[in-house]
Amino acid sequence: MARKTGSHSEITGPKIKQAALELFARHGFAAVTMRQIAARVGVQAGAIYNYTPDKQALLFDLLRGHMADLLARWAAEQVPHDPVAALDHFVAFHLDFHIQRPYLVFISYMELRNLTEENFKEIEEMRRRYEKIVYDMIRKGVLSGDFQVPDAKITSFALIAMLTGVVDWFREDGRLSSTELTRHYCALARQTFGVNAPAL
Amino acid sequence: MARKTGSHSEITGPKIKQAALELFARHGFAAVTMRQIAARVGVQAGAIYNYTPDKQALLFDLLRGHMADLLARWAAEQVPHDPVAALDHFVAFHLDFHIQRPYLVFISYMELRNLTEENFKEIEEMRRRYEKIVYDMIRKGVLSGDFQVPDAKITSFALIAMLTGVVDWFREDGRLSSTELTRHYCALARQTFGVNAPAL
DNA sequence: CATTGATCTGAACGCTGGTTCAGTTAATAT
DNA sequence: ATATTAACTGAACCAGCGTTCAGATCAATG
Repeated sequence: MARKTGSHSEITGPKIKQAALELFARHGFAAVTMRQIAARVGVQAGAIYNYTPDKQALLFDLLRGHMADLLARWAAEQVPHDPVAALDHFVAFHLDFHIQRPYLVFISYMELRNLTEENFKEIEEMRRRYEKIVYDMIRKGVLSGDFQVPDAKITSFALIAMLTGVVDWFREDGRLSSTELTRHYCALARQTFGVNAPAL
Repeated sequence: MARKTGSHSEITGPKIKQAALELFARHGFAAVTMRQIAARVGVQAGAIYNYTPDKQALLFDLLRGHMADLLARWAAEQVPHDPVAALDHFVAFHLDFHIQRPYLVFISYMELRNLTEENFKEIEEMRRRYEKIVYDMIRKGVLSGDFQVPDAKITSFALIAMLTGVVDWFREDGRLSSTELTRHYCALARQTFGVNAPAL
């Protein structure tokens, strides 16, 4: 045998994923060619097929990995029992996670339609699991009387949309630090949820 | 001369735009072929070039038309002077406009990167004009003391994101009518803006 | 009814796409 | 040193792309 340790594959594999991610985010899945990805890695197009069966799998692996990471990290969080504290915790978690992965967030929203039906269903299922987490959190706060919202389902969508939308404009070197960003969004979320004033 | 009135072009032109819109929204600009569009219209691919110089113009015309329509319709609205009433008015307007054009809303967000640089700038400029409308509305409410928000800029993005996100899930035949939807979002927006309770 | 010109067809053009694969290269094991 | 084999190249394959255009079509005009 030859080429076990220190093999190039341990470098090239991740580089392909990273190049695909950046190019998909910038130009869109359908507009990116295997040759472009290869050029960015410094390799010929054929070499990519040592690491992925096809272009579709390249996209699917990125999306599934992203969603799996999101769910796993939230599962590992110690969420406070108090509904308002839990809301703060979620806002901070969601913002932090998404701000650190703007490219993955982009393609997770934009490139769903370029997945095969089977692959789409798998990603959609994970997305629903995450949305349910938010919904359940809101329901708890409504039942305890901490939250006052017109409709729990709507509010869950509204919260996710307003938080995720941040990646469209937030820049690390912009007017606001990520700490200030989180603070402002926690306050905004509390207001949105009708939390009675003590903490504005 | 021949073929003035009752000409096919008055039918085929709009049909091409409609077919392009639906296909771009479903599969993405780069993934749609001129032959697919032509097939949907019931015509050969070459015929499309009687109505558009190229594929890029097909996309650009849809996006520019959409944004121009948005700005023109808002300009024609009679906006109340009271900040809270103005907020309600805007929420209703934005929801109504966007719910009626889900395909255009999709591609206006997703296909910006498939525009040439020049075309992109033009659309981006119109988008900024719309965002400024929202920002100015919030500033007025903050200065008058009607709104209490952590940051006017952030809040303008958050409002637009939470409202526009509705097109991702709202269906006319779903659990909520568009009237109920508007009512709930008006209430939610008021809370988000820290409007003191009289109208929940 | 013959003419006209807007409209469309059908075939072609050059090019690029994803993917395959026989052969080359080079790092490790013996 | 030699054998082994993972990793990669370079060229090819064919299907399909956007676009062009000479010619067919056909409804209104005169």
